[in-house]
Amino acid sequence: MEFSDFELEVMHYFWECERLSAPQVHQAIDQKRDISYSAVKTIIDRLEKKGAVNRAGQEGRTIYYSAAVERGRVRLPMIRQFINKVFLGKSQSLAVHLLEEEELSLDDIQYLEKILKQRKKALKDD
Amino acid sequence: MEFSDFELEVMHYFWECERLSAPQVHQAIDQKRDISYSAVKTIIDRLEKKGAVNRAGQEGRTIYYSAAVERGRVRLPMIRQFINKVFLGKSQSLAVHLLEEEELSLDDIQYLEKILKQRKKALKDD
DNA sequence: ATATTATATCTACAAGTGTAGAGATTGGTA
DNA sequence: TACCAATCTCTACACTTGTAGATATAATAT
Repeated sequence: MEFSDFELEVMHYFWECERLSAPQVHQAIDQKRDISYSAVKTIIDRLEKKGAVNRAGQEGRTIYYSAAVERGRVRLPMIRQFINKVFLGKSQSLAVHLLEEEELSLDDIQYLEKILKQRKKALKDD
Repeated sequence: MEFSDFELEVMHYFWECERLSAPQVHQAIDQKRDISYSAVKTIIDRLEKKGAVNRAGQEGRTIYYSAAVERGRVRLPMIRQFINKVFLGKSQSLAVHLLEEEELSLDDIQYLEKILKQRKKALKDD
């Protein structure tokens, strides 16, 4: 399942919040940038059509939706695709960039170090 | 400067190889998937129009092009955009994924460890 | 019971993208 | 010199995406 930028933006709200109505999503996004209700609703409709969100109840005229696909399931192929597209499949280049250039707290660093240590161990155990 | 998937794919050839003609690029891509010369040439034209490649000489009727923007200059904003779009700006999540899930050789791991060590040092020196 | 308002539905459109064909042009070859 | 093949140029088209308006409809307040 593929997502456009806007669709993904909307999905994030459903991943944060179980059950949201179109007006609620609109309100949230509209706080950040000027956007019409229609635009948001159209995206939600498209998401529904492709099975990324489900109807989850109704109150009065208002339809509630919730995510029908997990964040992880969506992210994973996007990461792969991005690495292929931008780094010709070599994820190390991206890893290097992230560790060198992107903001990391001490906690982050220590956590990442732990991961690397485990990977190294796993390699040797083969 | 933004690049579509196909545009980026073509750019990679110019980043690998200084000076290529449209037929050459076509030939290269056509080996991997069925694509018409026209399609490739159109992309090169669009890249030229947006200043991503330059004409770099001509031989007979054949025009040679070469990259006019550096790979790094293109990658950087793409990385940022991707992190914003998929990880809401939190690059740690992506880093964790890469170090946990993506293929890494022992050399890769050691190199990444070195980077982390330096970052830690840099943090303490403040 | 009616008017107002919130929400939904439907339609539309411009820009960008991937794709290719038709036709023009020219360098090289018979 | 006349043709052929390679290359370029131009045009086109369907699909996706971001965006919004017009209209229908139902819930609520008067």
